[in-house]
Amino acid sequence: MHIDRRDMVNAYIQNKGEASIKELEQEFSDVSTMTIRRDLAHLEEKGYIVRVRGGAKSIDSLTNNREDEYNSRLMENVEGKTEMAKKAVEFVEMGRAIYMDSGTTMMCLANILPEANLSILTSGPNIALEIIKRHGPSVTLLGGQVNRDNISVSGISALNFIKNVNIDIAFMATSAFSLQNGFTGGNFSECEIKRAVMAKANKNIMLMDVAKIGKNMPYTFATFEDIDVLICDDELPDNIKMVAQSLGVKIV
Amino acid sequence: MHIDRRDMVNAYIQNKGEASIKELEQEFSDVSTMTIRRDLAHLEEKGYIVRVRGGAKSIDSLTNNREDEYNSRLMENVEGKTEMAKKAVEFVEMGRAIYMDSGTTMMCLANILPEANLSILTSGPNIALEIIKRHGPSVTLLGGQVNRDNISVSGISALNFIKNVNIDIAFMATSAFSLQNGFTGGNFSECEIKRAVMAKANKNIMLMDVAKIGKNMPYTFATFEDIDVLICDDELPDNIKMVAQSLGVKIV
DNA sequence: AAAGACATGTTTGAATCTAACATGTCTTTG
DNA sequence: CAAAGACATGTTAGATTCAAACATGTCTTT
Repeated sequence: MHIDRRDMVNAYIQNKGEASIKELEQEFSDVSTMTIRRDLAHLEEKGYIVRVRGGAKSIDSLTNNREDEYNSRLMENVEGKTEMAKKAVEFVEMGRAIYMDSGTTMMCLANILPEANLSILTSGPNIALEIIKRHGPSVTLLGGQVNRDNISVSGISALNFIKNVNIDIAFMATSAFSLQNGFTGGNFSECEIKRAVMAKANKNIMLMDVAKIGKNMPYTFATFEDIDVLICDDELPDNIKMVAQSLGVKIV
Repeated sequence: MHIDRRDMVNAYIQNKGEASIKELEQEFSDVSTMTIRRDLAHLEEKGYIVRVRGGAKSIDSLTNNREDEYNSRLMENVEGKTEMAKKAVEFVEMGRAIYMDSGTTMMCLANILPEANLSILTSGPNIALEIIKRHGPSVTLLGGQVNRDNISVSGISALNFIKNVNIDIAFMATSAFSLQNGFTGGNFSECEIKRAVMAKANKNIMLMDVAKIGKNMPYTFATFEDIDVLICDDELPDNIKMVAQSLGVKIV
């Protein structure tokens, strides 16, 4: 599914709050400075951003100047997360039932999701809110206790709900990965949800930035055998790549 | 001394939405360009304005021209909604299980909810997000299809969830009220949720601004007999007041 | 009275922006 | 099928805008 550069530029600024022209030049190095300037002019026209000297700011960043814990984490590695989101969008197909995990990486994906006829199920309230702004997809939110750290819901009712639902493609995120323990998370009931989703999905796509590799969290929710595609922001270490490929995981 | 001018500069920009440096030079011709630049830098630091090439814009002018249907409705009758929210907070007690309906009125309540040991259940994803910012209460969100208009979730899984939960106090909002049809709403499955919640709650508190009186929506979800307290932003018409009181409804 | 803090003004070089024109691609039209 | 037009993009150059650095003046503190 095609997304154009302008949307990407917008998503980058929305996720990061602000961006300098230089930064954007590097991020979108296949076009000239002038093109980026023109993109910013268009985005400003549409009311998404404000151009300031040297770059641009998102309108949201100006209104919500409170520094949530969550937002500060959202700033981490935006380039990498956007990179992964870009790759992930390629797997999105019209009319499919899609699950989106919670977390900051998925928020980046939500920001560049095309306005199309999709059915989206998610465990992230903020992700659901972001997507309904687009007026395109139909959005269903899992219910349950809201976890403050990564803004997700989980609980027995969410688990039951998943049992009765069909999922074509599940986009998952992970807090940690190691060859010994696989993909792991720090919250038991969230991991339960992840497991339930992945068991139902026809295709599981894991988004993981390489900084997560070699780390462990208490609860394993998946191994390479459970996933079909692995999306990373950078090159994987050779040993991990080999193991993944030998288990039939497609690496993007 | 400079304080006065800075406030003047700020007021000028706030009133006009935006202003160029040249314009400000003329308006404040007793100081140099550089001073105006420095004033703008300070005002930006304080979060009142954004500096753009050639001048500055007020934050308000940027946020308000984003015409979300929801946000524009949020702006309606803020005084009244805040008034009601203030009255509603008086009914909140520590350690109680509280349900909060979705909608803009409840958002006002969410904003002034004390940081206390509360268990809150809500059908509004945005309300849940607002509350978890406080770090106080534990928040549970109903699951289901997300309704774009008033940002609420509804569906069979939410309905089932409510069956197994206890509610001390339910704060409800309504889109319309008439003596013939009672409290009514425009979305069937949302009204189903409301009915289920009110059936479970020990005490039902309805928040209604008086502008809603005399209007009707397709689905009735409650009558005076179902509620214990009615909170309004202004004086009720006498005939309605009398009916309510005769049915034991406390009016605040 | 001296020292420091602060607001302000002036100069100057640098960074940034935009206008204008050039190129290439794709679609429309004769 | 070719010409014309629309559109996105790149390049250049000049104009505008910005901010650093230093200088001056005022007020407070010691």
